[in-house]
Amino acid sequence: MEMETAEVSGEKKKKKGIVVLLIGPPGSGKSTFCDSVMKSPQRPWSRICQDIINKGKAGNKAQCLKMAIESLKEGKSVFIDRCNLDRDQRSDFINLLGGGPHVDQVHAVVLEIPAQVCISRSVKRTGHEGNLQGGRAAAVVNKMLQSKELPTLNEGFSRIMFCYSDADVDNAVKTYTMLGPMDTLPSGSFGLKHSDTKSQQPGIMKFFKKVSALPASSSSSNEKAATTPEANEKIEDVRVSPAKLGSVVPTLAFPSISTADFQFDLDKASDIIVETAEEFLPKLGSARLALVDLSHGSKILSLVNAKASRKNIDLERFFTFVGDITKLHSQGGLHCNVIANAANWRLKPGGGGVNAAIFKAGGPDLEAGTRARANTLVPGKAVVVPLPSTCPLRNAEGITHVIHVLGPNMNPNRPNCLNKDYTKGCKILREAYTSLFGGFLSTVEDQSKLPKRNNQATMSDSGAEDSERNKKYKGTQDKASTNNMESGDIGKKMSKGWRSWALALHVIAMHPERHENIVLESSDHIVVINDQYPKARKHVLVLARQEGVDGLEDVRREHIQLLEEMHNVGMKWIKRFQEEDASLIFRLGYHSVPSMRQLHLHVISQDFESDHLKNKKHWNSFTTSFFRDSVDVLEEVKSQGKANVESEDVLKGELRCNRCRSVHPNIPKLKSHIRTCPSQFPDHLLQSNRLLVRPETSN
DNA sequence: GTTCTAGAAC
DNA sequence: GTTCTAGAAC
Repeated sequence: MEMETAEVSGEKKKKKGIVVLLIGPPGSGKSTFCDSVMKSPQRPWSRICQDIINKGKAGNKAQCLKMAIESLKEGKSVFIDRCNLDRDQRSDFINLLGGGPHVDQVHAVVLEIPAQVCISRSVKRTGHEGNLQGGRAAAVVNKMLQSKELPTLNEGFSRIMFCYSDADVDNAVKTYTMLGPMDTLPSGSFGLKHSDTKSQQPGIMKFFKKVSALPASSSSSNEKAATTPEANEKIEDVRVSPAKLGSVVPTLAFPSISTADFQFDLDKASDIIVETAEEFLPKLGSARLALVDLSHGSKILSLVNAKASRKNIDLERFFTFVGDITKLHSQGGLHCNVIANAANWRLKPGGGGVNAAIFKAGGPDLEAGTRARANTLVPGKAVVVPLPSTCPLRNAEGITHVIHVLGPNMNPNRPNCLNKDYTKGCKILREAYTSLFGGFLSTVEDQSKLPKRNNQATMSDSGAEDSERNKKYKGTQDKASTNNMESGDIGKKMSKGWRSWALALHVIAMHPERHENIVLESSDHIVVINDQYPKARKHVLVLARQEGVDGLEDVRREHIQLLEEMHNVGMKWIKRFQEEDASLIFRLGYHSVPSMRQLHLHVISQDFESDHLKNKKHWNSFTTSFFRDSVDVLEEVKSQGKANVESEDVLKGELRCNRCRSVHPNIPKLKSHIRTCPSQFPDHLLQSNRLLVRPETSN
């Protein structure tokens, strides 16, 4: 296509216009830039804004071109105020206008403003001409940035100015404001930030780089150098393909938990996301958190962006991203090594949404890996699943771990609905993010990018920093959030808010290698330790290692094998103890409601000779129906799918001798009685091997 | 879970 | 006055 072909050579230095393409996503400040220049310009300017070109409404590229030509004919210079992010978008303006008779030079002004800033500006402005506001903003900005290509001189620009900071923008505004009718500007590219990374990053990542890294003056200080060939090369350097991305920075990509199918209030959820992220960022070193949503109308992303931008959060390390969480690297150019899954409680594929997508992308490896770690998940908890090298998610996307996390449900059509109880709901959601970020933190630590934290770091504890041993750990959650009234499959104790001191066993079960000094025995499924406060001459615990089985109430048919292994290991220890002392008599069982997290089997001799047995609760927890014999638990789980549990009320009952059942007024008197009680044990204990007496001896 | 301690029980 | 428990604090 050609413009007019007159006056080719004649009066070159006559009044010719300059075409300036603004380049930047919505919210980067293109319109503001034009307005600033046009306040008191030294030459006439026309702003060609695609957002309003069509009688105040958005128009198209052709309309922009047409209007630009008209303005140029009138002797004006023009600002092309549209995003112009990729090369294709720019080429017509460069070729058609730049080659025309009224144009002297074509420039680019690149507004390299952090994506977060652009998004939050876009969200805030309600009267923006492009009608880009509210929830769509984040989505649109992210989408656009994915196709972004930085301009190069060989596209046909005679001059490019890169602006990374307000100071850069001011400087550029000044440059164009001062430009007289007959002036031209030096050719070349100016202010391009050093591509400082060895592993080059795609355009989108550039937007997350620290703005302050660029000295404000650099955009104008080295104009001479910028016209050299090296300057052009520099620009080319920045245009990289996402495939070249290295996995330098540990990054967790996570979907918004509970806000889709579980219908959790978006405003409350966004507060929790931002607050929990804020809490975790300092612990994460250089690692990053990215909230991801597939939807281009994501309200949650814009809420989170808006809230994050109001806080003092490092927006390079906490940001939002629009894309398919299973294809962030291949399609979005965002490299994450860990992704979170908004799982269902069964930890099974299906159900649509993120869960279905992630299980599909992870294939059998993910399912097997998940099953090896846990069978179910309760709301508020997370489980980290490492991916083997055969897993497609790992190969194609560089994902090394998937963290399943289950949030609270507010949808009456789903199990365990909280019926709009947001006191409970918020608590569980906060716990869910804490578990998730804690899980991510553990993967970061495991790659020894960070010094290890103290060993009680667990996924449900919000990172207690206590170090003094004997003080135990500060409580970080109160225990009030126990039973919701639903009778769903998960059980009554939907989300037990474990006090930090109650996590010790869980930590040991998850990381026996960190507790070699106290671990007596361990396998893939169990760990054996001495009870720290033995209530009898012999008292050991067999801990289940499987995540998500906190106590007897969580036990289901799928745990039968685990229960059998625990039982057998317990029996082995009894045998060992009885070989040392044949008079020892044992019981093997579980507390109905454990005080400490992680299913643990008590192996305890029936003498109860211990200074640590001090109160009624201690005694009754081992000698009433609160103590569930392992044989009975196994039988019940096999026959009815779960074990019966006794109420904690029985712990307050009277103090009865475990042999003769006589009642005693207090613990000292009881203890003195049991030292010499001559009676046989009650019948029910003598049956079914509940009481484990050494075969050779009697009673 | 334990520790600490006020005050009940004796 | 001493022992012991129960509840709060951790």
